[in-house]
Amino acid sequence: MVISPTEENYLKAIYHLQALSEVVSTTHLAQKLQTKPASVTDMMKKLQAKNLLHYTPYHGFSLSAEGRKTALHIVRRHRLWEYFLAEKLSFEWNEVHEVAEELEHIGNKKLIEKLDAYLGFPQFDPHGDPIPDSRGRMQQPELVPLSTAPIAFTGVLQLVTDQSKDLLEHLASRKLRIGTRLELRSRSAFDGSVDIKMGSKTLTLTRQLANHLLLKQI
Amino acid sequence: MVISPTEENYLKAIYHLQALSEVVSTTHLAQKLQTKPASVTDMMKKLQAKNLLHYTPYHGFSLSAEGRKTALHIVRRHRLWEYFLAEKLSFEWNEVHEVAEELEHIGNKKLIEKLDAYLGFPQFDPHGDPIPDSRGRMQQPELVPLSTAPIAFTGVLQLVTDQSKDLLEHLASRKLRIGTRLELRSRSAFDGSVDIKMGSKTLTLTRQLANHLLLKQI
DNA sequence: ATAAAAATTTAGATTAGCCTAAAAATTAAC
DNA sequence: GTTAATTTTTAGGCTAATCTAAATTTTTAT
Repeated sequence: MVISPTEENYLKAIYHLQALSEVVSTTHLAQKLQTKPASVTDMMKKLQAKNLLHYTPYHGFSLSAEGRKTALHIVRRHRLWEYFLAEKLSFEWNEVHEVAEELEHIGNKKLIEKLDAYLGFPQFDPHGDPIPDSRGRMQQPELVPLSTAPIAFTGVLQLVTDQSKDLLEHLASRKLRIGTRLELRSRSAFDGSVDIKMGSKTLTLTRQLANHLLLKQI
Repeated sequence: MVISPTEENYLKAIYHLQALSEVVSTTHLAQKLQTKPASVTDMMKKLQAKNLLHYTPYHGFSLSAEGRKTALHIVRRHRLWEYFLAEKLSFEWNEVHEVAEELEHIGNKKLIEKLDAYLGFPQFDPHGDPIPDSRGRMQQPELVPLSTAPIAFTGVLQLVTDQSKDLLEHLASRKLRIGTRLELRSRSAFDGSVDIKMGSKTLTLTRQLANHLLLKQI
């Protein structure tokens, strides 16, 4: 079956949104793809006709088994290229995504298998996200609480185990978000508070807070 | 200026056809691009409007300075990827073209400059064709007559210095064409005739013929 | 130099992906 | 449980790139 780059982008976006909620809405997808809801509806009809998703008008959509398989192939290509760009071409980790967005649409099977082998079958991309293997399987990255991570640990904030308003505000005011990359610089022997480096700036978090921040290693 | 992948394909095709004759015709280009003359005419108007080529209706077209510069960037990207595929991913030399056709349309400047550096600024691609540098300059490959090439020399037939019907028929019957890759296996001390390997088969050419076949090294 | 052949352009459709505006369905609010 | 607000879909258009068929121009052959 032929799947256009545009269709691929839709499938990938739905795949990612489904991590948040099993069924995806028209507006949510439109916003993710920087397009209009009407365009999404058009495309949903096309993808349903191709059996790539389940779609009930007015009630959202979700990937079919076939659609999910396709999305995983796209994610695989994207993350392999990200790994290549960072590891071989020495791009910075935050520059790789944009370029990989273009490279991911080249579907040639042999290319991807050879690239994978050349890179040494990496399990995680430069953002710490798992790279699906050729059959779509992937490792879940190990999550480490910032409070117990070793000094010099570098990771990405992946999960916050306390969703209280106060904690979230505390994080927001410090621009700490899911996906933020940080490095553990030191841990106080006195109170267990940690100093972390986030981009160019450094900040201190209490042990209590650090305990709720789960990182994936990168 | 924004140039679509389709427009890029047109520019590249014109660039290559111009090596044969300075001005390119509608049918010739249509045939090269596996499309119809009417489609070519449409595109020529568009590319002329973008100042990428000179176009006189009914009298063919040629690249403008700007168009030639753009075409050279595309050729550069194509050949760098070919080199990457053969050298790093161990594709066979005859498999690289197809994949590079897709990769070449990713225009990200930083990507190409970093790829070039990673590959060690190669001068020639796996077919022996010169790779333009970032300013569009390239080395002309050295041409060696098959009659004087060293044993084990591998190259691609690039130029035939005698266009007589008899010679051309002789080549045709042996499927020896411009672009054919061959390897010199041995040279007779008796009469200077050479044994060459072409793909899986071997054949013998007289010294007289070998003298008219110019190869570029690969 | 003219008629026939070949090449090229124009005219008018088609398809994919997108848009705006209007209509319809769902959800939320009282 | 109606009404209002929100979400989603439909209807109708737009653009890029393509096509076929018809018209036009150029080239070739006498």
